[in-house]
Amino acid sequence: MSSLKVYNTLTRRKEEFVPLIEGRVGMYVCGPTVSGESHLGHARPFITFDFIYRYLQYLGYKVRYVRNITDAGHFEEEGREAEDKISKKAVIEKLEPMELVQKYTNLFHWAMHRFNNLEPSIEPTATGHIVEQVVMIEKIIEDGYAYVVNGSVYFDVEKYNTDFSKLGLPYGMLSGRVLDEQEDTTRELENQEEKRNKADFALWKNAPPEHIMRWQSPWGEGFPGWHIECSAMSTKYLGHQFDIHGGGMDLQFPHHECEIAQSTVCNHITPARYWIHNNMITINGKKMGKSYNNVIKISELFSGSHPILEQAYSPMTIRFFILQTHYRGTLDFSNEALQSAEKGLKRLWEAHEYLQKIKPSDIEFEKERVDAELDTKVQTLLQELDEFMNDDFNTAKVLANMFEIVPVINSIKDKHIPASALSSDTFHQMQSKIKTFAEDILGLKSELEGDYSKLDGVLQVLIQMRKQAKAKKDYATSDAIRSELLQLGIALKDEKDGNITYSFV
RNA sequence: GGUGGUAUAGCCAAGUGGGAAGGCAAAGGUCUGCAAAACCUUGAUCGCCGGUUCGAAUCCGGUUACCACCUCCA
Repeated sequence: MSSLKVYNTLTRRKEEFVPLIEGRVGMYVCGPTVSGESHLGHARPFITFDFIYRYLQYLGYKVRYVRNITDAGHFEEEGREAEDKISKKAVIEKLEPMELVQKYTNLFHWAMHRFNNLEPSIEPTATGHIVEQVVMIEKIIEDGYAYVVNGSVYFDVEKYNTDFSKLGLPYGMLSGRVLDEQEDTTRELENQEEKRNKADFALWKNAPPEHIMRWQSPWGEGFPGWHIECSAMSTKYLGHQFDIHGGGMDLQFPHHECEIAQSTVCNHITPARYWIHNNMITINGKKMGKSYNNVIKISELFSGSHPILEQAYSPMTIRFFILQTHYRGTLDFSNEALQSAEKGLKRLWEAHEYLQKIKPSDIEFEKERVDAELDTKVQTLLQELDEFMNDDFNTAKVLANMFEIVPVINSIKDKHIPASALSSDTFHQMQSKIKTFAEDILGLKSELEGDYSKLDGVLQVLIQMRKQAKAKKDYATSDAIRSELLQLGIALKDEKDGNITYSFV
């Protein structure tokens, strides 16, 4: 079998994945900022790193997956001066900062659960690691790469770049930027004059009196800077160097660049070996963002309550939509694209559910009855699933192959071909591989939740009535049963074998 | 201005040297009391120009358009 290759932003190449410790993987992914509700764009990295996490486990790795919750810090909104979004909103909504953070953390977890994302191994919060961050900042100051001004601490990017360029680790190595070529921005930011250079970034900020979130530190009361939490928490839970660091492409600069600088100063080694970045979701070609006025919150997607949305889209539809594109490509949102994803998923899922219901013991496998060409084709399609995932997690190709198998399953269902056209071995593999890839690796699941056994019983009664009416050619009755159920959102389907199945629409 | 990325059928989207995947939509057919579904069949001179090569969507140069980052926005 081929080995796993991942695209490393650091080297801009696909590289064979070799973990630091055999059989184990340490992975850090930048988590949500819980100052507001997550939107569609946020769904992508968490679904992307979920299938990466799932696939690494499938390969047999014991993975420690750390994803932080940013519940403290400094935020900025379009058209406003820099301010702490959490404390600002807290005043407006008359909530305690931690109450607000708790609310959005809960909402985030709810969304992750609906998407069927596995929980990370550790989900550390920034506010829970103030001490670690302070210790790290002290270390950076001791080493001479940070300076204190008016109770704030700034990282000296210029000095770092000069010294570490000699070691082949210039500032900007991840994003391909050269420090000296950076254009001076004209933007006015608060306390810019405190910095020695424009590229310097805050490790600790002095808190103005009205600031609600504040902690004691050697430099006075304040709050941690913009990037230090990830360095502190990844070091604490994954060590000085770990295997994978992930996040959205927009975090490449400056966030991840700053993380590399901080961690390298403290730990004398670059933090992560493989940097994986997912691309953005766009709407009509534009990134989702407040300034474009095109932000769709996850709860709005599920309910359909947003002017852009023509209908509600289920969590699995969105997951499938994201899986259909390779994670490094941009993904353009449109109602048409989501609706086609919804239909495609339904088709795939119904074939999958039927396949899993077949008992191989009911099939009379005989060598003479095997269609060699078909058997080989299915075998190949199944083998390729592993190769595609190994090739930088190509979920789009995995799904394409599954869709090539769907007509085979449906043809067996409709008795166009006998199940024994496949060899026993191929049939067993088809059942187990499709299940493993669809459910365990891609993380798809049935949308139905809860206990439907009573409803199922009722529906079976109605189905029997329709069958009897049909047998008597009493189509008025049989059609009435079907159309009235459809109005309730239950679609009846006459199958080839005379059975009637139902699905919720 | 700098950096990174994208341009493939009506829409979405795979594909880095040798037959242009897949989904949705559309058309025809089979099946069917009807419906739905399913099954079969049908679609691309791969933004433009030039080069390398026996051979290029794929490599190189140029060009156009769009996007992202350089403003803690995933």
